Amino acid sequence: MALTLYNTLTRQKETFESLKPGRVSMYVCGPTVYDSSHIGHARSAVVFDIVFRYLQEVGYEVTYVRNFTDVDDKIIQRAKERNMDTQALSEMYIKEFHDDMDALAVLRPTAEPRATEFIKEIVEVTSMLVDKGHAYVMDGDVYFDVRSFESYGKLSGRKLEDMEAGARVKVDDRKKDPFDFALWKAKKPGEPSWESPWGKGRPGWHIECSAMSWSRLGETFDIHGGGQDLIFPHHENEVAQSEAAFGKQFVRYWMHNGFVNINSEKMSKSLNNFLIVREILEQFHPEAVRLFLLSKHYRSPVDFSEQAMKEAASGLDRVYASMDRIQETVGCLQFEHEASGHWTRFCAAMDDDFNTAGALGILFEAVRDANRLLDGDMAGDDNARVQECGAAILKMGHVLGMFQEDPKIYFENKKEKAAQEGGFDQSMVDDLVAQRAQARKDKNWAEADAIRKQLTEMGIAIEDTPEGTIWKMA
RNA sequence: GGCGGCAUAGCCAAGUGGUAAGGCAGCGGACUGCAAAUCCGUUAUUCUCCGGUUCAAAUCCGGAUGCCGCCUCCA
Repeated sequence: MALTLYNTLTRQKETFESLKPGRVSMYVCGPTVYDSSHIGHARSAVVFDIVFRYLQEVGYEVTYVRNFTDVDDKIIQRAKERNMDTQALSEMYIKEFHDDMDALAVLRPTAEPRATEFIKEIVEVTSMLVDKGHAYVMDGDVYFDVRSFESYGKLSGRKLEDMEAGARVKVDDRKKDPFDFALWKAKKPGEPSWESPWGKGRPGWHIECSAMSWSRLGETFDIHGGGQDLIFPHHENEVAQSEAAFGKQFVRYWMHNGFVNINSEKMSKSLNNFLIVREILEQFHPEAVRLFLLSKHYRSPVDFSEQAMKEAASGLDRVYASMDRIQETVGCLQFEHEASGHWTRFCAAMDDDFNTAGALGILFEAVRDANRLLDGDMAGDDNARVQECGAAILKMGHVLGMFQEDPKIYFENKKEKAAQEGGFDQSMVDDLVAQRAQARKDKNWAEADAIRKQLTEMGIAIEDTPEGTIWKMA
């Protein structure tokens, strides 16, 4: 089955063919590290984590590069505000980013280059552009000359003329065209800087990605990803830089993920509604966050809300509950067990431009099928069929980065977390539960119900199961 | 002014020519001392509206309406 993906460059779905057989080279724009990561960063990271995982699952050897922008205006400004060194600041946020993404089970890319580690390459590419007449020097700044690159605008589908008509563009008389952008910025007092043929300075934003992808993946590579907002100007400028410098196609497939809205509103500084990953993780299981993010196609906007997250958390419980039953009945879940129908259909959905929402549908069908069998008489080959479901669930989970915990531990942790949040002493609750159990044994229903009522008022829900009574936060 | 996207049940969401996946909530049943939880089952003659093409359309074409994004730092 062929993998197809939507290519922003051609505005249509295409059959994926890698440049080199069996190998995929992929570059994704990582964060500018001047603040904590928000849910939008998480979406991008999770989306491309899925791409990374799935490509490997279907047999490719993937070189996945995701950069850190560790020098730019915002970092410099933030460092100044905090009276910190820019490097210390970016270092701090890189660590935070790693912690957050690790928690979300986002695999580390093959390489995570930082802009400041590639100054040499940045200067090299910039020099090439100057030499070839695609860039010009002004007082120690170097600008890319957009008029010199004929197909400027091809990625974002716009024309310079159209944009200039109604756009609000900063006027800078020194630039030949308002859309010319800085490759190199001359040093200003108090800013980090490096030596260059044009004097001391630092790289502009767009050039780092051209330089780092070139260095790590070559002049042409397979997939370039990032958030939809990066299409213009960032990726448009990357195309211009790289193709002007090397004279070859830069990227074969461009993939862009959609935004995360918060309660139907765009995240923005003015609304002050940026949701920080670590705050979300205090409240929800990381796999519930992934489930939520993957429940809609990666190119569509997704709306974050308390309700949506609760639904995702409920769905996650459902899968783990089923896994627990499967484990209890047919023994250890065998990852190696040949997964058939469910897995095949799951792959068909993933092959269709990473349709994770559709794939999740198959996942839940496997859960339902297993539960249905387990509720039946388990005659004939039902045992094997349940195992097939279990194996499929695990295998799908492996691609989705979910269901990695032992179900027993998952539910135990959940209870512990609930008790902690509720500020209850577990043993005290256990005592009350035991008292109620005794009352029930004595058929003293009034007493039992009174205790249950007491617990309910404390926000604790009681569940009587064949194995005894358990409790959790309501 | 330019470019692009979306509109499917109470909510979220797949499906892009062959007669509507899945999740959450609800409801019915099983289970329970009663509950809760869990499991099973069930829930859109119909896909914003109006035309058109076709044996056949949520899916293609034309038009209308509504919502949203980008063109400025942004995942």
